Amino acid sequence: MTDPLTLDGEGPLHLQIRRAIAGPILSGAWPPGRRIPSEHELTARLRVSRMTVNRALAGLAGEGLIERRRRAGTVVAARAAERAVFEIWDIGAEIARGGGAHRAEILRRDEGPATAEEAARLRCGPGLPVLRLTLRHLADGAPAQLEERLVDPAMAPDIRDETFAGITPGRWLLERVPWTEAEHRIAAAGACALAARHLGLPRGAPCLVVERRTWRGGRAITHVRLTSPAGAQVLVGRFKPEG
Amino acid sequence: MTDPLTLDGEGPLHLQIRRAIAGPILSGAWPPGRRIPSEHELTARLRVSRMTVNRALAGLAGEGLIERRRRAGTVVAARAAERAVFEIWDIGAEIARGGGAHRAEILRRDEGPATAEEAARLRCGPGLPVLRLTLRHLADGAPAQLEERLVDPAMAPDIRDETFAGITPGRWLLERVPWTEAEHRIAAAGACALAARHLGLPRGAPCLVVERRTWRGGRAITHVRLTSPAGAQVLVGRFKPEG
DNA sequence: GAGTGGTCTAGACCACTTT
DNA sequence: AAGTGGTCTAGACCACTCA
Repeated sequence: MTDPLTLDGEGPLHLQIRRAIAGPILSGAWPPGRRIPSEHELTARLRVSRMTVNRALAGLAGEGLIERRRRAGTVVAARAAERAVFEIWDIGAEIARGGGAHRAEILRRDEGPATAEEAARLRCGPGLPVLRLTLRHLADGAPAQLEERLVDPAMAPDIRDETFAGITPGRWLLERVPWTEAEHRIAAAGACALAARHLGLPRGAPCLVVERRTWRGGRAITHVRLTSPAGAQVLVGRFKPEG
Repeated sequence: MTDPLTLDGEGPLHLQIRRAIAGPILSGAWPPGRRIPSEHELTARLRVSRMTVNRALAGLAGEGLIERRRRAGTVVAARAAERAVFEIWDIGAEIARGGGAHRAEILRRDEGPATAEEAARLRCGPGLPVLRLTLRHLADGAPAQLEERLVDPAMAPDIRDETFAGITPGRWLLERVPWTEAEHRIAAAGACALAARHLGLPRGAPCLVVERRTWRGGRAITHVRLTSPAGAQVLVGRFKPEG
């Protein structure tokens, strides 16, 4: 069980270690339950002090990516990828967790210069090429969510070759395009014409609308608007102040 | 500028220090901008090593409660109380931030044994005495939110003497009753009869519904359901993965 | 008993920012 | 120049839990 585990040399050591371990977890390369080298071993392999290793691992544990137990060691947490990204609402995983069957249909897919409205949504300059994706997600055959997404193809070049047959665009981006910042807006709204048509609702029917933008280094990656019928989706969070 | 700053002796030192500083910030005793003693001074006053102080302060900074700058020192963050409790949605502060005038009317206030439905909402045993509070919040005179709250009066004894004239029940509880755990549910829903009547909406009009439960040491403190017309309230969050 | 994480210390050097 | 936080080290002791 020899892992590469190389540091990238950028920034403080404890953050380098953190990234080196968070990367394989978030990409799914290290599945839940997988054992992570002990602090002692990391200390030896990375040639750093144990305090520095501990700081990195304690941070990851605080984020919920890993679970630590004395003597038993440190393992990748169950549902680590989802937990780390409470915000990265993956409709497919959400439906699967509830025991349902998820299916998605691509309603629209094209590319072209951003209109003024699209530029505002993506927080980029107008005229920049953008990829437009509209999908309908179904849970057990019933419409569960409308996804309207814009992607800057320069930030995700391989996306042109992807058919999204077995993976949602959200998860695809999450796994392949590292992000440094994310913003969310959660609101209720009446169903717009598009949502009403594709979700089989009357216009103005209550819907939950989640918008998310992600950036890497100040440049926008994607903007998505997720519209779900009232009751179909609930966001739940549990918090403890410290620990 | 002599602060008491006493440790409670419970648990790890760095968490004791964290609590000792988070307390006055969350309660509002230390306003935004207020200077926090330097690491060097805390080291001397609390008789602990600088690493331990640093760990406590770094944690608070990560939570957004304080802001740290070299040479300039550490100060209470702007909107620290709100930021620490993204989840603690204070409608009064929210409206004030948007420049509006907030007013609240108490529609109902009584006390009695919990019905089965109320016991389920509060996650307590039926028959336990509960305080019921229903309020209507107005922004610039227009109905902005309906608040339906249950409180276990045993967890907040002084609440019987409070008129909530200049303070919302949410903020009152936040400032006086320490909590250890919170849960949130965010969903869209059509306006129920009560919400429709008090918010001036047609029944079934799209609304954002936030439910929150808080506990201290496994015992429920309060459950609240906040209903706002679509568009009146938006939850926004910004995230950075680390640091 | 041994391996693991949890915590704490004392000291060091550096980077940054204000004076 | 001086004060502040940011980081890192080397070592120590303890608590827990598995074998």
